[in-house]
Amino acid sequence: MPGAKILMVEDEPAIREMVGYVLRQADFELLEAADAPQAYGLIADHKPDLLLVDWMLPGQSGLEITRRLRREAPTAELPIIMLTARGEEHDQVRGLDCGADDYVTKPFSPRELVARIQALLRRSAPHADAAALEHGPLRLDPLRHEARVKGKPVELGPTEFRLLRFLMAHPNRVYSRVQLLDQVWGQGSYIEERTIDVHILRLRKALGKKAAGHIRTVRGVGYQFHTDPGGTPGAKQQRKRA
Amino acid sequence: MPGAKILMVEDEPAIREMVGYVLRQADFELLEAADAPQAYGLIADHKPDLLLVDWMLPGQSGLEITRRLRREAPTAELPIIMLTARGEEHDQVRGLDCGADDYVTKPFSPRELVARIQALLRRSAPHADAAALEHGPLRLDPLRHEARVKGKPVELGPTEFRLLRFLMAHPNRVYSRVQLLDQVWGQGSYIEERTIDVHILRLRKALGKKAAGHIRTVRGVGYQFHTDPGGTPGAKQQRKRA
DNA sequence: GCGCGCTGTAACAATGGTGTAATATCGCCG
DNA sequence: CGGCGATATTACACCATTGTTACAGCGCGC
Repeated sequence: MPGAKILMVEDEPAIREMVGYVLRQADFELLEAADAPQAYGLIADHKPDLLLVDWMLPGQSGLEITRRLRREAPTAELPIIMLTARGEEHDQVRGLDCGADDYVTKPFSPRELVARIQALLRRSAPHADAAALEHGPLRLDPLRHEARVKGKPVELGPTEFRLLRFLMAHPNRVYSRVQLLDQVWGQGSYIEERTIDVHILRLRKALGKKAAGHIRTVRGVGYQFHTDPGGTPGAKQQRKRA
Repeated sequence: MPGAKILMVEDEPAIREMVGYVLRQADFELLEAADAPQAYGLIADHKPDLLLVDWMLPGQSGLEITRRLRREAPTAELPIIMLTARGEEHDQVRGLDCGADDYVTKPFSPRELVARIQALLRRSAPHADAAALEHGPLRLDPLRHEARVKGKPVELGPTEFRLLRFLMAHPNRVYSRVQLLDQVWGQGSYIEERTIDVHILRLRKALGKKAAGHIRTVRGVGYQFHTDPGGTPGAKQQRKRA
């Protein structure tokens, strides 16, 4: 989801600039439109992944833009986040009716904006997220929220599930504890880094002796899901199965 | 990121002291300014990595400081965290306009402050290039944190890994022990130069007889990663000059 | 309300990496 | 060949990092 294309529709240059800075910082590709007509053009040309629309716009309002996009098939499912000012809060009710997926009221922190964009992108791309992950005897089905080892269901707490899911989605890559905090817990949760160790332990314990071999510790760096369960060279022996 | 230089701009001595204690505890280097002019001076002189600015300041406000820093090229991308009191929240409306990267409202927990600082530093830090390095039979993948010789994984300790990575990133160049200490261990580590010999040894041992040939000793100077593996019968002419 | 599962934190145990010194070996020069 | 400085190798004590256990708090459903 880094690199997703986002179209911002906002008439105030100052806000455009600041939000632009924030989003580029967060590794998004950004398109900008000052009003509705510009927006329609950019949508048709660039097929953005998500829209950020200011509530108050000269000419056609954000609400009207959203309604129109929802009405037309190619954009009916386009994720839209509405930007509203504090005083406009009552209108939010109507906003929901018109089909925006989320609202961010000014003032908002850059962190919050980025977090909600990412959350919405995640929600809206169920395809990539819903795909069952499978490595060796391990199988994880996000839709059923269920993990299995050699076909046998395994009990995992929500956190362990998300952790395993993230690791399995990026096999063989090492993630530092800090990265895992950002990716699995989400930015904005201030958790002791060592807590991850405990969850890794619980995950390993739940997976059982064999499957736990996939969860590997990389000393001084972090953890990884390794597709090869015992695979390090050394004198480590392989599986003892028949 | 421990050791990052942080400038706090805060007029109240009590808060300065409290925050100062917290940050030093978290292993940051701390600079302190009571007002805007002091801050500009310290920024120019010490190039801090991050700013912690109180919203309410005598004279020039935090908002004005941020605006000015954003306007000038050398500080346009300087990470800034704004400290606001609860009652000032309405002013945050203009927060995004002024370009702070994050906000922390007092009262805040030490943990939260530190976490947010670290998160922001992380985001702002230039990403270490994660490209895989490859020379001859040797392959080093930072993402997987894995080194291979002819496809076979090799066990390396963290330090050996960093050392090899640095050498492979700058092949055929000779580095003195002091340079290696700075680059691989980081400045400010008081290590015996001879210790490097030991790590070179461990690295060679781990790589095996053949691949170790790439790690070459240059007598009286230091070490290098040579793309031409070892031996080179006629290549006795290391340095005929001097 | 009460029990129960999940989570985050702290404290303690267990590795295993790291730095250092002592010793052996090498390379170079006269 | 002998000497000398530099590097290789070995061995070891220390300590940073991780594994493990125990516990307190919280939310939730019955």
